[in-house]
Amino acid sequence: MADPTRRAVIETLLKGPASVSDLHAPHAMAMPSFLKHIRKLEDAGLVTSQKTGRTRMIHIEAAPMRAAEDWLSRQRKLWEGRLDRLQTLAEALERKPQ
Amino acid sequence: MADPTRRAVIETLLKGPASVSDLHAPHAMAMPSFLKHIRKLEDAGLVTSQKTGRTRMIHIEAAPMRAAEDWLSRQRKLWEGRLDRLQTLAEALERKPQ
DNA sequence: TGATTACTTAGCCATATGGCTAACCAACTT
DNA sequence: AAGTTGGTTAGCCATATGGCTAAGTAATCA
Repeated sequence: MADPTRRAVIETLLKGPASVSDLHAPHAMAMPSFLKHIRKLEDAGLVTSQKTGRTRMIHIEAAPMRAAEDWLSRQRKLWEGRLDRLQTLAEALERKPQ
Repeated sequence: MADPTRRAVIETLLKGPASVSDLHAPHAMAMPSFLKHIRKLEDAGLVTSQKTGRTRMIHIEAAPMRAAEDWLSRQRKLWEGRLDRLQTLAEALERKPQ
């Protein structure tokens, strides 16, 4: 979910639930194109929606957001480990330059 | 650079520089396909290479690795902020259920 | 009822991604 | 010199992604 449109939608939804057209407004893109992004967010479970009358309200889902943050945390630790190993490697190469 | 092949290559290179064929060996993929991944890593600056005779050695680059970790750090903080706002939002919605 | 609004469906298009084979060159090995 | 090895180039292919238009449906407004 690295897509800028999708990220912006998430960001907007943090201010509260919104209708599809509200969410659509700031994006210079045709509705059907935009709807695809909403569908992907729904498929990913980041967002839920319910239709009342002819408007569909989109709500952000807390659980997967927390999951996303956990994932980032874990990734960061992984990279920390990598940097450590890189450090070790650099030192090893320095000791035997050839 | 979310591709699993590329990630595995980086992981291997943390053990030290390696030739293209060494890196290729564990991946069930034709050489030209694999080479494309190496090229992308080079284009992204994560890796450098030099050819001696007919073999090309690939080296990992420290600076962009550090940059990657910084980026992850920043992202994590962003998501922390988002979770905070989500919390606030949830509380607000609870107070006025309709 | 007729028009407008808010989506929705269907289908087309360009580009990107990750894979393949075939053929090639250059550098060793025998 | 002939063969093998390590890498490279070129070009094809399937699928995915992110965009579009055109045409629909259903709800609400005038």
